[in-house]
Amino acid sequence: MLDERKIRVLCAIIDSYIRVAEPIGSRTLSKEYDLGVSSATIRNEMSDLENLGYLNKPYTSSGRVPSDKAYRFYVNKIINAEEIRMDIEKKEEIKKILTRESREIDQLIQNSAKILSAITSYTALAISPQIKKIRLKHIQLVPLYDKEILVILVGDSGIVNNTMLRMDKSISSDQLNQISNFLNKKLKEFTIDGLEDLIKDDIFKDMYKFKETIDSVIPIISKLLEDINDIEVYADGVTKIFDFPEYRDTDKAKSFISFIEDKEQLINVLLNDPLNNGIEITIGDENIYDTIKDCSLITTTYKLGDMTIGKIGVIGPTRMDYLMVMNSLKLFSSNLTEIFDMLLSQW
Amino acid sequence: MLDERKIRVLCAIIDSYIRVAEPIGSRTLSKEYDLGVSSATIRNEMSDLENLGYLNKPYTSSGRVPSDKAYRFYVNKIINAEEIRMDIEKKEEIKKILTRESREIDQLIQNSAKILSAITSYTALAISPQIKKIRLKHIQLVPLYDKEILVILVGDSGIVNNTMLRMDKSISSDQLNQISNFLNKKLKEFTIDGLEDLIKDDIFKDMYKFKETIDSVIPIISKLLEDINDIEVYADGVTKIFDFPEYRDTDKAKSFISFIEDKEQLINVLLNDPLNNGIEITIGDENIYDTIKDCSLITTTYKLGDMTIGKIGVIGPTRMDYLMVMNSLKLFSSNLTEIFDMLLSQW
DNA sequence: TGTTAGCACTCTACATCTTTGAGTGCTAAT
DNA sequence: ATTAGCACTCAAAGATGTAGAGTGCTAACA
Repeated sequence: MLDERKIRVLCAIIDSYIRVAEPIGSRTLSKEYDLGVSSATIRNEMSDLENLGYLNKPYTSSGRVPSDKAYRFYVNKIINAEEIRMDIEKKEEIKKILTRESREIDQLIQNSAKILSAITSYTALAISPQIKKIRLKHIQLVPLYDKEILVILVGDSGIVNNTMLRMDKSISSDQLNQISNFLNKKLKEFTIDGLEDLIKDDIFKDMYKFKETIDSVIPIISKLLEDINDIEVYADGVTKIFDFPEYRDTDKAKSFISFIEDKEQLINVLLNDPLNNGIEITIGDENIYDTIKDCSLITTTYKLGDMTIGKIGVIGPTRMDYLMVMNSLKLFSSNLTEIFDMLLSQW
Repeated sequence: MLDERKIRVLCAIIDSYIRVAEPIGSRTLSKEYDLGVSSATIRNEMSDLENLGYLNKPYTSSGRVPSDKAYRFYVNKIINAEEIRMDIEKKEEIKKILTRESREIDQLIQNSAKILSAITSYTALAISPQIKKIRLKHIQLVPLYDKEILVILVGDSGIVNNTMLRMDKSISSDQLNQISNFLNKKLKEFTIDGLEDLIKDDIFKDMYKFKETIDSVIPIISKLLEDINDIEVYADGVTKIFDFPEYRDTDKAKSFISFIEDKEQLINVLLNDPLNNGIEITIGDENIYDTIKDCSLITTTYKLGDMTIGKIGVIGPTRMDYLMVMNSLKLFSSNLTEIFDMLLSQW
């Protein structure tokens, strides 16, 4: 489609525009990039590229600005040329910080977003791991006081959820253990997703002597399972958006920040496409929400074992340093996956 | 100090400025408020008020703007005149929403901030209850698998913290119970604060037969206690700040939002003065951080039993509708305290 | 035939100037 | 003590001018 020279011109424009955020003219371009042709020739090429939809003019006689189509072309080129590199040294450095400063999983994700935002200078987003996909290891009913029991769900990565429950009559520690054991025998090694269905199937009918207790416990477990579904989203470096000239406009900044504040929307954006593998890039108009149609979103996934359980990414103006961000994300994807693997092997 | 008429003029200016956010001139004032004197007289009074430090002029021949001193005067007047009212109907309405939509304590606080921001149109802040001050009710060691035990701390309001622990050798359920019972007998009914000291005192020396186990468990409990110290801060309606003309300036908006993003600072601001009772107002220059020296902060406390455990409040431009905010805060203080009392009585 | 120099034209950004209107402060009259 | 009147001030908004970067076209050139 595009000949060699057009590609070089286009990439030069994108490269330049990403840095200066101002329409690029043919003369500046010929001065700053060694394209081997005069500004007049570049002018002609630019005119062609505009007709092909890769460039836009803000007004009649201004320089050109890359279109979403141009960024898409540029990004695909980077990916196909396998230009993404992983800086092992940097990776280990980040991993050290992450493991040192994160006691809990949620904190790990939160810290990841923080560091990611710091090194990319864009707003970072992350969702907490969807532990529904983690296997449930254990259900434990613990007697607390007379008539009060504690229901605990334990997954691969530790306690998954718990609650207290008051019963109508007291139950002995023995009885509770029997029930716990029964539940464990039946439910162990199902994913939490699967467990919900099992409960609905009323597999407990042969435990008739504890019917009353089980009838009380099951809705509680169901509720706990529901709670697990709560996804946490973290955003860090939201105010970084103010550093970009295209967001000097208060209204634009407001709508961006409002967008980030709305956790619901963030979740939708992050989970838009299913958790398939690798780096994913949504450019400008490709976004589902109008508010961020002048933003690009770059995300990657992290895994537990062989299951993708979460996402982390960066959002910023379409004029984004795609290569740098992709390189950075690679570090995090790899680090998080390794850390989760480590956690998994601990239990 | 100020005679009757000066007070009326001052309050009229503040009232007007809170609404329009623009310097108030003598003529406008005489037209919109029935002060019974001409604009020339008001002009003289304004001149006096300026000399007394209650008014400022942005430039030589502009209208007047209230100073921090003026707001302080105005707020004290409101408080002394006991103008703060509680709308019982509204209170119940909010209470209903809060109890319906909040399953957990943190969620309760988060929802409170959300609603508070919605009804006041300012940014709302809240800190999670400092449950260190809640009495610890129970410590439970639960056998999970061979050599793995679960350590659970239970407070008035439910599970306070927990973790899993791997031991070198297996311990029977019985032994664990013995240890649990012992710990409970000794530790029950101390606040978590106090408990930390008890542990340091090594009160366990007479449990020599479980020495090894206890030696493993105690640092874990200590760590759990430390974790509890984590204070969560919630901010809601951050972007409301964009609605105020004084924050149309991108840099001001950025520094405000950056401030809100920094949880550390928020905690300092909210816990600046100890958790004494009632509504507290910090106006402009009275703030400890420079970034918000043109903001006012209005907070109130909520209690559990007779102990103050948290704070909720509102931050916005010094030109703030103080009375409305105080009225709203009163609803929340009262509601949250009632809800916590209810939770307390449940256990 | 593709490339380039040259030139007329366009449009923004910026600076400067002017006008308008709300406001003050002073003075003299009530 | 209060008020009307007037001169003066200043920001905000509009008008005007200029500089600079850019485009598109044409004619010359290799």
